[in-house]
Order: sequence, then C-alpha cells, then structure tokens
Amino acid sequence: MRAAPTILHLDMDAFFAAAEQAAKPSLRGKPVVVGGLGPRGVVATASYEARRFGVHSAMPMGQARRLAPNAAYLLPRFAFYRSISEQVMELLGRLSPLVEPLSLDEAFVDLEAGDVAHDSASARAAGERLRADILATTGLTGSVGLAGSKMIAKIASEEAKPNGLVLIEPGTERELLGPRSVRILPGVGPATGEHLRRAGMTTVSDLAEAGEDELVRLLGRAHGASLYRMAQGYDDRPVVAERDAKSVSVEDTFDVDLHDRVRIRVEVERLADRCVGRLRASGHSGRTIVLKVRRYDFSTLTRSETLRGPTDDPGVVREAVGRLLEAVDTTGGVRLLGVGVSGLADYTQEDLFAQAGAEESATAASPATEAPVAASGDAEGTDGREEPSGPVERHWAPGRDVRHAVYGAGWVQGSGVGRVTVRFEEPGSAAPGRVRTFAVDDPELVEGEPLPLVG
DNA sequence: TCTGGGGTCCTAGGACCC
DNA sequence: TCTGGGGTCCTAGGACCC
Repeated sequence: MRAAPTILHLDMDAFFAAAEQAAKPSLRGKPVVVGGLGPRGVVATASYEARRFGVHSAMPMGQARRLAPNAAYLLPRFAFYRSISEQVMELLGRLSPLVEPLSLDEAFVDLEAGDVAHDSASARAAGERLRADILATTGLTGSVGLAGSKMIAKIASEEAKPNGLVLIEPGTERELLGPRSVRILPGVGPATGEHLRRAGMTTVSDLAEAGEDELVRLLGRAHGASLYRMAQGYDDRPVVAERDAKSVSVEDTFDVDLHDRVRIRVEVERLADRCVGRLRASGHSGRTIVLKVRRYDFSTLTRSETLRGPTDDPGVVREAVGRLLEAVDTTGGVRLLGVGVSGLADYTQEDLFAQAGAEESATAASPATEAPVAASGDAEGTDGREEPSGPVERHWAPGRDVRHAVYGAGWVQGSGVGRVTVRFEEPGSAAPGRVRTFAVDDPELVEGEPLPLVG
C-alpha cells in the first residue's frame, strides 16, 4: 500500500490472437481463436471479434466452433509469442529493476523502485509512454492499470481493456471495490464464489462487513485472512523480481482414452523423458516425482514419491513413475497422463543417494509388471527420443509459417486429403494475400520462421 | 466434438521426532 | 493416572491463475 499509484500492471490485449492478427493481415478485424485443435482442445485466447460470438478462454473448441463457425482456428505458436513477450519485458525492464512477470503477457512493475514515477501525474505519463513503446516495438496493444497496490493495479488494467489505461487514486479503493462482485478479488474463483454466495455474501462490502473471523471460519486460515484484507482494499504484497521455479511438469491429453496397460506405461515413460529434458534445460534437479492420471470420467489423481536426494536422471524418473503407475487402477480408460518433478535443487548434481534408493525399490518391484522398454540399468539411451522410422507425411498445422520457392512467405490456412492451402502474406502486407493450394509433399514448400511484426 | 497445459499456494492427516 | 504438545516431512487433493 502506498500513497501514490506507482504499482503498474500490464496486460497485453488478447495476446495470442492479437499476435496472430499482427502476423497475418488477412485476419485483422476477423474472429480468431487460438487453442488446441484436436477433439479435446480448448480455447487459449479468442480475439475481441470472436468474443462477440461468445467465445472465451478455456471453452471447449467444439463449442467455440458452433458459436463462431467462420472464425480462423489456429494452433498456438509459443516460441513466437515468447519472442514478443521478451521484447515487452525488455521495455518494462527500462522502467524499473523490479519487474514481476506473471505469464507471457502480464507483469507487475514497481515504478517507484525505478524512480520513474512518484505521484499520479508521473505514473500516468510513464504508463502512457509504455503503451506507446509497446505498440511501436511489437505492433500490439496492452492495457495498463496503476494503483497503490498489486491487487488494485490488476483490477485497474482489467477495467482498462482493451487498449486503455486506468489509474486508481489511493484512498478511493474501498468505495470502488465495495459494490463489486466478490469474483473480482484475486483468489475468488467459481468454488469460493459459490461458497460465499451460499453464506449470503456476493459483494466485496459483504466480505468487509462479515469480519475476519467469519471468513476464516468459512474459508480457512490463510484464504480467509487474506480475503478479508483484500476486501478492505488492503494489500501490501511487494513486487518481486525473481521467483525460483518450484516444479516442472508435462502432461498429455489423448484424443481417445488409453486402455492398454503397456501403452500407458510407454506414454508415462515418454512423459518422464520430456519432463527431465525440461528439468535439465532449466538447470535443476528434483527430489519428488509426481504421476498424474485423469481417468475416462475426468476424475484426477496424483501419486508421488520423494527420493533421498535430487535427481535429473531420466532413468531414475522413469522408474519412479513406473512404480507409481503400478499402484493406479486404470480400468475404464485414461484420458490424461502427466509427470512432474518438484522439490527442485538450485543446481544439477550427480546424486548417488537418489539412484541407490531407486535401484533398491526397483529390485523390490514385481517383474510381472515390467513393461517392454529399456531396462533400468541402461545409462545410455534413456534420454533419446527416436522418431518412428519409415515414410513420414509432412504435417502442416493451421497457422504455421511456411515459405514457397516462388510465392515467398505465407502461412497454412488448412490441410487435408493430401493438400495444403497457404495464404501468402507478411506482417507488413497492406492487403490480405493470395491463397494457393499445393500437394502436402510439394518440394517447393518448406517450413518458415515467424517474421518480425514491426519492420 | 465436454472439459488444455503449466504453474502456484493451501489444507489435512499420518509418521516421526524431541 | 492409559495418553501432551509441538514441529517438520510426506502425501493427496483442491482451488485458482493465465
């Protein structure tokens, strides 16, 4: 809590969809939906044009397609979004050493720590300058909230959307929050909202009036106490620049449920390898191995095992999840499998304790449950992910950048029955580009790289 | 075409230790 | 005299966020 609105919250507008529209002129002004395109996909981001049809984040794709059948449906391109995000974060870093990223498209900035603002006027000026700089360097718009606390700054940026700036003067928080729904408070989701509604509380002032004891009784110690403070507009959480990762995980939802135990085992071990790959890339090792299973009926369970020391050995993690899997009933089918590692150590190290412990347990495991995969002792080969050999049909995912020997840069509009349709245009193109169709194995068509949005 | 993927934090019970 | 009081670690699940 501070007397001047020098905490800034930036939220890029419909980030993934806006990035695609910036890269693909023919999509500007049109409904665009980015998300999983398989039978079990959900919406990651909908452009504002698509939102007018009722499409929103986390909605099943099938439902989105019914609501907006003429929208463009694209697979997310995270590497592309990350590169834009880095440009944005770099601009934030010029404002202050205290920048706290929340995701690729969102961050808090402490303007006071950067000495760029000390009152409302200078904070507003810094916020407007930032918005202009983001537009100039990325071609995208972001919304800015300014307030004396994180919570209020985030609420302000939400109010500012899209493409705006809202500053909330310190001292006016309570009157602003009071009549609003409890759902605007961070940490109040569907379950807590419903819980509070049943207790007769729907607005923020209802919470403030209920008192801390009542909220703690209802929601538990930590949640109740923090909610009571938030309801009064009181929030003194600092902007924290660097937060260490606490876990690394990967998971896959399958297009159709898995029933075969052997197949399930193979998938779990693949996930273990991917998870370790990410763990190593981040320069960590970890002690606790987690297996996640979502069954056919969407019921989800986790099983975990803590090793005697941290590991980043794929063989050790494979064996651990293999053991955990043995204790899980998969009757009826499995729709999702996941593998995670937590209890991260700051640096990677060879850990003999963990390996000794794992081998001990492995010898105790029943041989009847061993899957036909590489045996545990193999130090080599556990990290390799070999693609199946044989003829591989090239897969042209919608939205991907391509380049054609004659027509130049473009992107995949769609593909099927041996053909791929490409629209040839670049971020700088003034008008929507021409569309052409090729055979999927046309040698003149190759994968392309994302082009800069701003020339 | 019903429900992604990657995270964080909290709670609660049991084990274990002093 | 049948039974303490913490503290910490581990496991499992749930809510929430983007």
